[in-house]
Amino acid sequence: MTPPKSIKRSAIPPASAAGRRLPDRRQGVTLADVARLAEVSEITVSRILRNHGPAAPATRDRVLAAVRKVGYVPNRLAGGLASSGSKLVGVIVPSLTNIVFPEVLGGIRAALDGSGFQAVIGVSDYDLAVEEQLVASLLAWRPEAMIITGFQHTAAARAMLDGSGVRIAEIMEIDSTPIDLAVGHSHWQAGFDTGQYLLGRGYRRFGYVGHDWVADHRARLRYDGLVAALADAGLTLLGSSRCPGASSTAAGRDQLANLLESHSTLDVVVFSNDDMATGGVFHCLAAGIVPRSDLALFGFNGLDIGQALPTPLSTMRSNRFETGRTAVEHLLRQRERPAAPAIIDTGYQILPGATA
Amino acid sequence: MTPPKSIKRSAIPPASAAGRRLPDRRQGVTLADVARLAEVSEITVSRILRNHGPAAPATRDRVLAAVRKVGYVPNRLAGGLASSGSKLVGVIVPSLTNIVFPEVLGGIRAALDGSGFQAVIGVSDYDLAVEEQLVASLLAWRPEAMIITGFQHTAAARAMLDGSGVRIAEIMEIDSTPIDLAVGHSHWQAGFDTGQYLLGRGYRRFGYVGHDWVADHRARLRYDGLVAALADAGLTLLGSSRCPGASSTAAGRDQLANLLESHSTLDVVVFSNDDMATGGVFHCLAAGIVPRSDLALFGFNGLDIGQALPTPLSTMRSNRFETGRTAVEHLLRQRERPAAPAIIDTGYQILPGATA
DNA sequence: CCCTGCAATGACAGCGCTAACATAGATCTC
DNA sequence: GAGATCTATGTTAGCGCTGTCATTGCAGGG
Repeated sequence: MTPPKSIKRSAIPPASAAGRRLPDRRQGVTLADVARLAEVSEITVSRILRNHGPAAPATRDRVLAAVRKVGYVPNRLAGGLASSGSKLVGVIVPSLTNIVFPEVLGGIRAALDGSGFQAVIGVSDYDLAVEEQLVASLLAWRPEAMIITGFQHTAAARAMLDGSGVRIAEIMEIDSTPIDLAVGHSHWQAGFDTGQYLLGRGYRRFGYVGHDWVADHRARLRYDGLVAALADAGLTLLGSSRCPGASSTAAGRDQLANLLESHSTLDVVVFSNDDMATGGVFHCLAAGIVPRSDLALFGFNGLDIGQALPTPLSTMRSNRFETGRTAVEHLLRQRERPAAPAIIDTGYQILPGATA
Repeated sequence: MTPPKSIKRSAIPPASAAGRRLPDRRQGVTLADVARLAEVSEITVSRILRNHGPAAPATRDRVLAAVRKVGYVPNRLAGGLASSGSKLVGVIVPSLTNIVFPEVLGGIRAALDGSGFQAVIGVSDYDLAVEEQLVASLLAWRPEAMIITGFQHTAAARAMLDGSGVRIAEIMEIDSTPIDLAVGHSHWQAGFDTGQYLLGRGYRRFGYVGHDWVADHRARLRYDGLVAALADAGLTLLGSSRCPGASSTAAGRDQLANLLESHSTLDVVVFSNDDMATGGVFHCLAAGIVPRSDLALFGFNGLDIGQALPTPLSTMRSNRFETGRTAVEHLLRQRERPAAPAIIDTGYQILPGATA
């Protein structure tokens, strides 16, 4: 041990723009400090900071100056508790690495912007048990609304959501009955329409390349729709290849290679989404297969990357940003749960591209 | 208006696992309700739910049963206020659509897992004014640590961070002095090493394709390092093309086309990152340019997609996941700010690939 | 002038929880 | 078998704010 020669502390710089002589008791400039400095009561400071109730301009200036001087940051835990209103919206998505969900969050943030509300994000990793924990954990912050992906929840999660009394939006799909509000599009129908579109373009020998259905239930719905469309035309899938785990470009590339090994006569392959389809295009490029003329490829989502490919991907655009934005708009417009659940369809559009 | 024939309510199913007869006063089952039902004091319930302090098995069971029966969800606003400890870590990233940041968040979540802490995410859109607001807004929730991207902050933001007294990690770069802790790697050095590597492989006629430097200051640092390496070898960049706005595959494709129009004799092009470089590869594929033999391409980040390309991208892998994980580990390990700021280098590795 | 009406401010009582300090019994120690 | 030591529980007093209900001036109306 060195002799006790005045340890050089982190040297909280007395300047740091906020001003000198912060109240000694680290960990807490409170409303009371500001009120004392401005020589008004706490409630007056509170009202001025929230623009709530009248205030004389002189008082306002004095208070704001004091706030700046001591570097006051309101304590939302206290504020939320006192007013029983957190100004929070809980959001649960299954993933952030699938670019679709950051895009949904973009829409959510856009709609929240200026409303005074803030999103708290949870990521479930496509795991319903994790999702259940997240529901409890987010609800514990007393959000004023919740946005959650899909309809698949544990019974406990559903009970908590329902029992919370706050508005709930279930987004990204509309193929079931929501607790309160659903915003998204029909994945079954999208799959069906994909099938009809490709049949209309003359394809008859269909293959499918996909990823894990247990986690990504919506990919399964699209598959079912596709198969139904083929059945209507008296056809079936001639071959399919699915990988365990999440979708990715690498997986799409590998799975297509795998599928073609045993099914060389396909004339079109439908992928579970654009990530997989992009990988499929990569395989074609590497193997000297010319997209469309040798083999047609079709994706889902309409991601930017697919459209930047040497041959733009033929796919279906889902409106992710819109979905997030619309959900928030509806949730904030009416703060009480409506009498009956509502469903909003944000639709999808075929992007013709050049691979099918 | 239809006659008032008993409106069909959303029919909160009396079952929904949580059980019948929720306390009428919607909006609030409290500890007191649970305590009353279990015939113990509130503090006992509190202790049992937090696994804090002793409890008789019988009491525990009675309490947990009561919790389940009334569907109690703790109020963290109240809990945090009472204990002055929110168990929150604030995180500010510039974007979620750039896949690098979700990967950092993955590392953060992995490290937080099991610690009882929860991340609250803010997205600044590469805008320092937005970032400043986010700092204030996240600090208002009294997080026990903050993680923020980069060193560029407004004076006010820096003052708030500094004054908050909580631990602060500035991540993704280490080329400046942090407030408290920096975790990442040197972007200048990465650029420099890129230059040296490519020089070592015999390239001499360098071009550069990039995106907005004002927003993405780290891309600029890499560029500066690259130019310095070239200067050491008595060379300069022969041409460069930058687009305004964020990096994207489409932008990379367009900018490379643009650059090659006026500089057809380049033998290597360095891109600001893998997204841009992937777009460059797409341009080559579309224009019949063979990567490496006709023109070498080099990226930055080592994204999965670059490695799934028909010709895997030559690039530098940054360790994003590690960065997030390491930041959290250090922040949680020591909860007081250290005497002097620390810097942790998570490094990078060259991925040889097949395009350079 | 007294009264109404409004602007500006304050006093007070919690919001729902948890530290910190009791308080009883039960168990142990020599 | 008196004290020491646990274990299991309770009592009290806030955490830092905001809703609600005063209170004080002062302009205007009759």
